[in-house]
Amino acid sequence: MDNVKRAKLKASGWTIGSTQDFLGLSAEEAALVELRLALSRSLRTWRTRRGLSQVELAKRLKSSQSRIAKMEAGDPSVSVDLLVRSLIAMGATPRDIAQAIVQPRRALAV
Amino acid sequence: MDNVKRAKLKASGWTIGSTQDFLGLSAEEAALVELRLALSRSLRTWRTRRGLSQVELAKRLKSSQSRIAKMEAGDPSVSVDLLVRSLIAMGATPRDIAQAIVQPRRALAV
DNA sequence: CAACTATATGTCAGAACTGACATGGGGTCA
DNA sequence: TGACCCCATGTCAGTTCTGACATATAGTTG
Repeated sequence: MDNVKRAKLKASGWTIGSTQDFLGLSAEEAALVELRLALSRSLRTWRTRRGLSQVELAKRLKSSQSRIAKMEAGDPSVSVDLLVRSLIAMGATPRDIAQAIVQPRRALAV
Repeated sequence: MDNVKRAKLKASGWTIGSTQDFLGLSAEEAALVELRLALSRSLRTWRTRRGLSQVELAKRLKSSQSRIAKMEAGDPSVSVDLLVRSLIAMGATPRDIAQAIVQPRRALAV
């Protein structure tokens, strides 16, 4: 939904910690984006910790390398559903997922 | 995916606290179901606390009463995505959602 | 009783997502 | 250099989800 916002968002590529409203996102949109990004980051963390390549993870998930890449990139074409399923497939529990969501994003050092 | 399991699951209608494996779900499937149910329950809680009817919430979400009902019923046709978006639309933050996920399900009193 | 409100459930066309494929770029190694 | 990896990005046909609608059940009120 709302491809305009998505495109804008994507185009900008975050930098600073807070995802919010430097792009005119409403608080709700921002919350959703934040949540998605938290899951994206978490996915990469889990995968690399496991020493898996995107190809290997894709095989395990019966998905494809390109989709894994999109997930980790926070691409708007991936659903929260898929992110969650992927994390679970790597052994994450609902508790782990909850933690990933609240994990504060460290601001980039300058 | 896996409509067989879904159907079985739906047919049974939970009773006890733990969603798990009295139906032969793998640990991963169970984790996912558990998470979905946690969000479903949370949705109803948030809605009723706000004193909203399903119709009112549907209007706000640009969805429909029937879909809200399905969400709250844990219907397999609703995605985690939609659940999350709905919660956020009612003002829930990522933190609130995380909490909903970890909230232990109280076993039904006998 | 009818009328009204709130919720549940089934169906389906159209919208959104997904896996697969193609391709490009950056690294490493011999 | 060529031969591998690993990852990013674009595209698209097939699958899944969604809103809308119809309809049903239950509770309330007059």
